Amino acid sequence: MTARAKAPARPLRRDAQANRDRIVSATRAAFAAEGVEVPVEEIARRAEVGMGTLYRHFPAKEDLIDAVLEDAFAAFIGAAEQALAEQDAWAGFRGFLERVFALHAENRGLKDIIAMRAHGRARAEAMRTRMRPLLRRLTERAQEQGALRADFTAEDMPVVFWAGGRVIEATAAVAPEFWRRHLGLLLDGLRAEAATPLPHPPLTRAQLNRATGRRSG
Amino acid sequence: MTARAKAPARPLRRDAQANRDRIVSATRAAFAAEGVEVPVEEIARRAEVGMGTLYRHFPAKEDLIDAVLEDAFAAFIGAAEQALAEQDAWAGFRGFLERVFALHAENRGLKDIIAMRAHGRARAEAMRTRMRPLLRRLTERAQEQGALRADFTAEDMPVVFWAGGRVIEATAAVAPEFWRRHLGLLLDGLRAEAATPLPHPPLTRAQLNRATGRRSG
DNA sequence: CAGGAAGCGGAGCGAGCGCTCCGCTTATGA
DNA sequence: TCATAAGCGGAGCGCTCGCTCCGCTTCCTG
Repeated sequence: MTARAKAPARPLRRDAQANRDRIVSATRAAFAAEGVEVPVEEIARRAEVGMGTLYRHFPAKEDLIDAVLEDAFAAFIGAAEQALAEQDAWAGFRGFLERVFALHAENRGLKDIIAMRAHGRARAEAMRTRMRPLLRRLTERAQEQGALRADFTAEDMPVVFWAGGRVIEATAAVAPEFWRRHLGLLLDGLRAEAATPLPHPPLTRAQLNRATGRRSG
Repeated sequence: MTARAKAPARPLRRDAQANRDRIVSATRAAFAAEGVEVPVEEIARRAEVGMGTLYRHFPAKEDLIDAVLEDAFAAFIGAAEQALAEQDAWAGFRGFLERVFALHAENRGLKDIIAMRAHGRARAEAMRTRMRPLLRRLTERAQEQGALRADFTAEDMPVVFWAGGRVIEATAAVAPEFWRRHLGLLLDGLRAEAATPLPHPPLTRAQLNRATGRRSG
């Protein structure tokens, strides 16, 4: 609700608006470079702004995440739409995963922003809602064309992101494209021809929500 | 060097030895239940021992990890040896991964202890050295029998652990056996019949060491 | 059965983090 | 131009966590 000036009851003072913009891009840069774990102070430093200013605009770190979420999600959704536009459903499916992993690899904050975190925040939930049908169409289309194994479900997609994200995290500094190897192995297991009965059902939406909802202890 | 009384220049006083034992088992329990992130204070509380006592025996948290490492690794190595004893190499390979993941699922500290962390510690390195040939034999044997794809290498095993560990982390609280589904997908991609050329070479030992070595920034 | 080394406990330090408070500065508009 | 509301900065709070310090207690030894 805070991020875009929607109904400017009174527009921000010019310097304030400039500062806000600086904070948002500093946040974007900092998250990409170091992940959402970066101290808020580091963001303030990058934005050349005091802590007070930062917190005036974004009263909690979560609000910074929200402010950056939209763009990150746009890239994510763009990848899905691009994939759906492709004729060959399997190529689309595979290309989608490749693009998403590439995004993760070059933006350390993305996975926290998308896959986990900020679960309660309304905006994050809205975006997940927007993404869901795209993932479903992506998988179902690839299944209809006989390429993707039939027992894979849209609810398995986050699992793929979790696993891939971990591999990216571990290897980004050492072999930035290594995730492609892991994805290759996984994709070979997702082809319909390779399918062997799976020993466990997919997560339900409810389980997925709880798994995403953090609070690990 | 501290964990087992090897050359008792002077044996510990009886109460001291008892405390030490209590600390070690409290550590084991705490790591299993909450992962290595558990505060040292919590371990002291479980052991019913003061902070001073704990730090007298184990001057750094890393030393606690070392003290517990051995048992955790024993289970790990036991799984590998059991797998190598099996006739069917693929069944052994698969069974090994299943056992390791099961261990991870019921012991939240295991993955930190084995796969990452404490990279420099001599004992951890010694154990990795002991594990390495087992992993290699496990993969090569399965390849010789034509079950495991030929382009998989022993250096890919940690990658499998990373990915699986992440899935376990995310789902343990919600569907404790869900990791079996992820492993099923992955295994289908590891079968020789499913193999498609991989887009990236495996990690070298050196890269693996650096990836394991932490220091993410 | 003492004298003294070995061991114990827990208050507290310092560092890192998210976040707040409030005296000072600056853009705005009458 | 200048009064005033809006905005700014950064010291500092409160919390967690790894770790230290040191006065007191307990066990071993002669």
